[in-house]
Amino acid sequence: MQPGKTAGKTAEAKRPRTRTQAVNREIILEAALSVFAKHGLRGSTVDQIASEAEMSKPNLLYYFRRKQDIYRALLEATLDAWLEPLAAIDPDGEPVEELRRYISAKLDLARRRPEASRLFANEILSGAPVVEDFLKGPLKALVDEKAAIVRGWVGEGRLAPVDPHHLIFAIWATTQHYADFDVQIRALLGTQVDGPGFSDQAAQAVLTIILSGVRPRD
Amino acid sequence: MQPGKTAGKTAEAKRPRTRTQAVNREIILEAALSVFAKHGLRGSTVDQIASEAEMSKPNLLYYFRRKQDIYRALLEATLDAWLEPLAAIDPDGEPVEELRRYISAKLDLARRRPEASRLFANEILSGAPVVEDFLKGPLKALVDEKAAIVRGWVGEGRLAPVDPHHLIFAIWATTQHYADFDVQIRALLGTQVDGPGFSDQAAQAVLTIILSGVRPRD
Amino acid sequence: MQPGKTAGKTAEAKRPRTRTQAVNREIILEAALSVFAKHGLRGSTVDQIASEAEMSKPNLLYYFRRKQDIYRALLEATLDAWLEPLAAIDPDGEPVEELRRYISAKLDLARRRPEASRLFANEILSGAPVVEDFLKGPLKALVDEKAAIVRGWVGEGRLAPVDPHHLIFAIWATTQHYADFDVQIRALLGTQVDGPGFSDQAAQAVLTIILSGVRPRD
Amino acid sequence: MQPGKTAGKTAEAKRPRTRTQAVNREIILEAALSVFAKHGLRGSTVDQIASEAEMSKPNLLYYFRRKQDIYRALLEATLDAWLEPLAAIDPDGEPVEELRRYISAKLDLARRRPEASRLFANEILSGAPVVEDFLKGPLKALVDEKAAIVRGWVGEGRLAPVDPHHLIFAIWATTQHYADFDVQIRALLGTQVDGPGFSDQAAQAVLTIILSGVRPRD
DNA sequence: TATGAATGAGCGTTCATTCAT
DNA sequence: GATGAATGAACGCTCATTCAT
Repeated sequence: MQPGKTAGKTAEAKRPRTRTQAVNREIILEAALSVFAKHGLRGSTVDQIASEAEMSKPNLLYYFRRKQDIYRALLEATLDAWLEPLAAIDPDGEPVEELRRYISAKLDLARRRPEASRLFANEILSGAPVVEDFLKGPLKALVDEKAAIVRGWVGEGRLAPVDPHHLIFAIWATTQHYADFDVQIRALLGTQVDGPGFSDQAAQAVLTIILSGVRPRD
Repeated sequence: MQPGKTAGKTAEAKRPRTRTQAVNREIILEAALSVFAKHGLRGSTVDQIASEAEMSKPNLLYYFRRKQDIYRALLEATLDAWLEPLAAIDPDGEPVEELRRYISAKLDLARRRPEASRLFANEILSGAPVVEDFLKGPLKALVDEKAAIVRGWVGEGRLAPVDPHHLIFAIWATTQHYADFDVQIRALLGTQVDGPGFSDQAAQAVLTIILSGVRPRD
Repeated sequence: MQPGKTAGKTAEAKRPRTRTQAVNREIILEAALSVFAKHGLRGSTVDQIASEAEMSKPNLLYYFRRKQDIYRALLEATLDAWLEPLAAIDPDGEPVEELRRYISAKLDLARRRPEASRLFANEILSGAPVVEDFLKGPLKALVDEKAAIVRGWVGEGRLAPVDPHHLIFAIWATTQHYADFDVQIRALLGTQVDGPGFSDQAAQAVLTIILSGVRPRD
Repeated sequence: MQPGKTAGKTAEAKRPRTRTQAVNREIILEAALSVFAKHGLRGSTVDQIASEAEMSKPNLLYYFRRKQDIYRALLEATLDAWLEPLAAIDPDGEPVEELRRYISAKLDLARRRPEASRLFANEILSGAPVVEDFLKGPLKALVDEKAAIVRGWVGEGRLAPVDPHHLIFAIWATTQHYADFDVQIRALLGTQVDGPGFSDQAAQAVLTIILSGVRPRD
């Protein structure tokens, strides 16, 4: 899957021509991600991003002419990364194992790119003005396809009877929660969140809970 | 539990002295909730709230002197409502039944006051600047207390072995997801979200998944 | 001399009809004086005055319909009080004695009503928008009359040769300085300003300096 | 003496980096001086200053981020200019001659920069919120030092017995009066104020009056 | 590429004043 | 007399964006 393909209405993203361009665009995107993740599109200012990117505001706007353009580019990259593991669910695989792989992949994304998760959460909370079309189009298509697979597994008795869409929601909810509500989790658990075992512990818990709910009783 | 008690640093919330005050403050809070839920504190403008409340901006500020005051009042009310069912978990009750009740209560809140959930999500995403102290203080205390109860149940074999904190996170994640990611869910499921059976269906799914994960295997 | 007579364009000062009216108007004027003296007409707010007068804003505006009205009333009263000792200079008196009396009277006013002095200073600094006509009319007439007297005294050799207008300015400057620059004087002299002898000491110095400058050398 | 040195709490006065910066900052300061001199800090608006500087409001704020910053810069420059001649009073000089020089210098400042004098007067009238520390610190130190010199002269019989501090106040009062009460003086003297001889006449009068008061009688 | 300079629109908040009771 | 409620106009300041170099 190519970046910038999935999210539909691709902004006239000027392709980087030079090395400097590519580097600076990357710097800007990284800086903007951390700002947008916290305050959303409207609550973030170009000044903050420029400051975070250690760049002058006009120079930043030389690379991305509008604030929205940076925001859109970030969302597109995020969606691309998120769809990949979902698309990888194999109808011919072992159901629980396939779900375990998907959950693990999502948890891994939440751990490695928590700000991307928060960026997306912000976008959805604010009514999905930018990704609405993408949700209703490509995402819905993919989700429906995978839901059908799950429904097939349930029909075959290889999964406990569970609504496929709600299962997917539960996976999204639990995995993304660790990124989106990171501040709350830190407030409740303190420094142990940064301890070495925390990720595994969280993964273990999520997998246990979700997979127990879908593993067929015999 | 009294409104405005839980969230600590209560702004000098001038109690309404007249009928008009009470009515208008309520109108403003309702309007502000729908705005803040979408765009957070920084992304929302007093103009938007005033317009939503069908009130002039200075008149709105006659009731709440600062934008922050409205925001804080809303968060406090939300936290109060959210803590009640958690506090109600009874150590002497039947474990799965207690959890079922808590999950149902949270789902009910998500259904009846989805904007409050989004308001809170926005606050957390932006780093919890307002509720940080509350999270680290009263909430942590309550959560630790309830986690101990769960841990006790697990020790007695009345629940499957699961980390209590992560279980709580999973409950929060799955229940609030229906409010916070409502737009995404609608994009994926279409009009059926507004159908009569949807809430029950969602509740059924969440309860099935979570409770299967904690019900002890024998 | 009647209050409100001197300053020309007398505002439609509704005469107090009742006891309460008279009392409240006096309270307001006293409160407003302390506010206007510090921040001038534009820099002062009705809220400040109302708060200082321990009165609600609408109630205050019931007595004086506009901020300007209070300001004007205060200026008029001040000018009345100030002109009296100047008018009292007697052409048939002993020159140095007459000046001593005038200087003493002005120093006394500065000591008893320093805020009135600051109010007037503020008005002049801001271009005398309210008292301009009064300055050019009644005040000029009176000053010219007294200057003529002084000039006569100089002509008769009863005073050292000094320009009468500049002499008056010097008197005004030195006497009002103790009220207008009170904060500066306190910063430089510390608590001794409030000591019992300070006024006398200041009076002594001013009288010495000014009168030595005008006492005829023989 | 360096500008911005005397007044203590120097705002992070970003030194002009470019030609345009230097020019525009100067334009703004000049415009602001004429506005602040009339209405003080609170009574003045950024709009007025911008309009006076023939500049858009945001552009003005591009050079000085806050209204206070302009105000402070102006006060610092004024204080620097004012202290110089006071500091120049020479203990080894001829007393009356030293005082004459100081008075002349102050009169010259009042004539050349009357608005600076009014700016300062406004600041003092409003309670010296910005220069309070400066008054109590550096200014008090310098004044006390010079007062000691004067006291020495008096002790040696080279000056008439006069309180040194009150002498300084009298000099300040009379010299600054021509700037601070300019409007009043014009109202009383008419066009002659702009005549060629007026400054000399005023200087003559002030010097005569003050110096006669201090010249030792023999 | 990069930056200094500039601006129209807007934002949170204050203010003088009015209205209704 | 006195107060709660309401508002148009500002005010200090910020923001996204543009322009010139």
